[in-house]
Amino acid sequence: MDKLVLIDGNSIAFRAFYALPLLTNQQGTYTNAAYGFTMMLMKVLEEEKPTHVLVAFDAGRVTFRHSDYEEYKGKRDKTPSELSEQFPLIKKILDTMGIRHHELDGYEADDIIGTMACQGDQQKMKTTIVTGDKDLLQLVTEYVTVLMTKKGVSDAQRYDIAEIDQRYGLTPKQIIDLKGLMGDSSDNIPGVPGVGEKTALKLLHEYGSVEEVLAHIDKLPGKKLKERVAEHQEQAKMSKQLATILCETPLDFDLSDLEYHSFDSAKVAPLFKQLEFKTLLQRISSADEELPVSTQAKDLTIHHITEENFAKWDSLFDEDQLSLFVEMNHPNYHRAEVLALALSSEENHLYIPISVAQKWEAFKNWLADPKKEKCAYDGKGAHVALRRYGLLATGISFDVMLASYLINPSESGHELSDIVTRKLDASLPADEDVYGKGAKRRQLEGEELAVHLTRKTEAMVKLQSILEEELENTGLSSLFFQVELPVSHVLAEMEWQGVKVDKEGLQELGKELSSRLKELTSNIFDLAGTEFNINSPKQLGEILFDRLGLPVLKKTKTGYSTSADVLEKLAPQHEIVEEILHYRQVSKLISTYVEGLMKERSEDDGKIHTRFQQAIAATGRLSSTDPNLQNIPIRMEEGRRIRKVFIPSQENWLLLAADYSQIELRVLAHLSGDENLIEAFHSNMDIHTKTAMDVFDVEADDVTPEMRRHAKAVNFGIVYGISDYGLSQNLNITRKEAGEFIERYLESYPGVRKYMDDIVKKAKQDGYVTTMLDRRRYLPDINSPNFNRRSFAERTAMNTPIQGSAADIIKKAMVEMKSALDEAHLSAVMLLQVHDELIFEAPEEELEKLTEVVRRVMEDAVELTVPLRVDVDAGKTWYDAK
DNA sequence: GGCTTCACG
DNA sequence: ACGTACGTGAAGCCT
Repeated sequence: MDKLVLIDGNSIAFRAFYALPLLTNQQGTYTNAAYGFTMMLMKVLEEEKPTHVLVAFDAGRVTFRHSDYEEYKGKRDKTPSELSEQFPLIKKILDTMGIRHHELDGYEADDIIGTMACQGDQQKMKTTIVTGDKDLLQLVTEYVTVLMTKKGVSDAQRYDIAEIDQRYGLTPKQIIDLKGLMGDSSDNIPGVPGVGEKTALKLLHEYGSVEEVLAHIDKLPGKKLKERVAEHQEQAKMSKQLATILCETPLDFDLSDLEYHSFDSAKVAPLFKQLEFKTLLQRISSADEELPVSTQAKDLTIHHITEENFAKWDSLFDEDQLSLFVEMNHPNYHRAEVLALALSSEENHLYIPISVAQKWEAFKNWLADPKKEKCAYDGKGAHVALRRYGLLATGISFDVMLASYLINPSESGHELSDIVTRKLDASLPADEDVYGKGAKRRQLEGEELAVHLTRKTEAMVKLQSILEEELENTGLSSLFFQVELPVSHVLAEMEWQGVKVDKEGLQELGKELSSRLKELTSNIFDLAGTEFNINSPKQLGEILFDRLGLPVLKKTKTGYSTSADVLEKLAPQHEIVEEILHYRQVSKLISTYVEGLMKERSEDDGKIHTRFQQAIAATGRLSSTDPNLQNIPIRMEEGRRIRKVFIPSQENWLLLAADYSQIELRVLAHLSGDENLIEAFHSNMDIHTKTAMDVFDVEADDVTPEMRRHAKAVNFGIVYGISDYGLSQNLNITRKEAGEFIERYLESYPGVRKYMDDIVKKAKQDGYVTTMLDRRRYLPDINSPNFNRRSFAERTAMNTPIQGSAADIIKKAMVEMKSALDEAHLSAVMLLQVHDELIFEAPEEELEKLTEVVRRVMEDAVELTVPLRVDVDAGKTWYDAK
């Protein structure tokens, strides 16, 4: 069966351009539109399997429509050059793939598509039109459907006659009338002023067409509407005409010229490679080859180590450097089973089952020798996992995962296979592909496991030198070797220690909260007059807004918003709202904290061992998972009580918390050199009060709590990369008022204004920003023509040096802490990091000395133009260390 | 698996 | 006119 696909080239390229960041390849060619376009094209070819394909483009800027109506498309902005220069590229891709494309002077892509669609329809050929333009819906027939891109280009919705009827209650042809009435601002088609989609649809449901509407002007509802339609009759008719797509464009080709078979990947691959379309390249090559054979796997000789033969490999450990990978059956290395190890030098690749490793003395000596350098992938995970098998790994002098992260912390994947794809001219099967995921997960064994593993270490050997060089070239070596790698060793120790949790205390708290929740639930059901699932935002919305008739203040994509900020505003209107807010709080405490923590508590030692993720946050911060110990409640008293179950691991020990006071604003004072801000910190003032004094122009004694609260929000806003909108949302004030606050702030702190302007300018020039310790974050959207993308990148440019430098500082303090504690002969141990705070446990008698050491190390971690201040508190539980 | 909500700095 | 505060992780619902 023949099948025709017609692609609206301009529309898809536009969509792709605005949906994707402004990518370039190494030659500096912009590729985002071409990339998005090609993604879409490949998807359509795969899914539709067409026998005939045509891509139509607009030609020039003047069409026959202009001779009818001069202002046609008049308001449209000029196509940005970053996009227009990609059209030749797209055509080249099409030529290489053997796909026909056409444009015709004086006509639009729409008309070419319309003409071919009519032909397809006449020949009863299944035809799919791919576009982002609703206009083309008018071409839908029994045989012709439209595939409309939704957001971005990846997602699409198919429209047939039934779908258009369901969506608009119109036939395809009536789409033209719709546009005739409502117009289209992007094409500058006027329509009838004051008539939007809603009114237009209402009129068409009643009368059916523009002509019929005009014939019944006196019967139209509303005086205003009557006047408007009467006044713009001609304009409506003309608009309809402009919106009508031609089916008789004079074309010098016909359907049979559009035949498409399949593309030749040998021709396409080099082009994709040049354009750096890596995902696409992988897709076309993997479809090509029967087996995913990597260039390396073919001639890789694997030495299987056994208890019988390991002795002859003892001399391997004379090598200066070996790569080591520890394979586990689970990502949580605190409880995963270690399956095997792989070890690679340049020449030799060893596969070592864990049981063999445990018996091989030469290996264990090498592993424990800090002078024997090891290149690891996630050395922290490897260290912790091996330690559970009685194997001590030290001397990890390189970490492929951390290096990749520092080189580009925004990159979404730092799996070894991702890194190989990015940095080597090769590929490695992803763990997920080898093992499968979810229910399809399987265990690997024997030769298959050996191959998978040794290919990893083989790749790591190659990666190490490449990454080392790249770190050096981008000024990241010192951050890597002095901070990031050492801090991974510190984190390994912290995670290994774990935090003791009071099981009975947690159970009791759980019981208490559960009975609270029960009361709240029955109260809510009483007030609602019915039972429902309070946890379902959908059901809750129906109760609040449909049944109880509360006003809808905010909507989400899928329905009513029931978020806390909305509910807080509704609270005065109905008793139930307060109860729901409380219910949410208690329910969160039970499921995330009581039950969540209980699940993660180890029965072996009664402790929780979180994992600090060191290669996730783009700013350089850590994150914490399984469980997240960086978001234990503190703001509300009810939640704060969760902290009472975190206790020291030994009798007569205490927990101690040391947190940086206002580290981000101090960093800002330092980076900006603003004299007023620097002075404020030197005089040790309450910074939010100081800001209130400046913004509201009052004396310290006249700052009200309300003023201080507003000033505090402004300070947060400054750190986040301020916008009047964001501040207005936060403070629940108008945008104008928020804008005035910001202006007053920037007048008071001119150095901050200059810093913010300069950092954005610098980011636009360099394409990245850096932190105090030279951590880098690239901002590909900083010059984007898309306002939202660009604005977001600008705020990131302002925020990252601040948040990132604070992250640098505490990491440096953590690295120095270990030796400081040793030198002071303290047995205290560091357990947790919460962004600007470190948590320790220690014997009571060490309290005084420990406080002094911790404060000194943290405050002296770096020297700023303002002092760093650290507050320290200790207590029997984390709750009491406040 | 996406969306919504909410916990933290 | 557009429509965002910065950075995370986890849970529950629903398709």
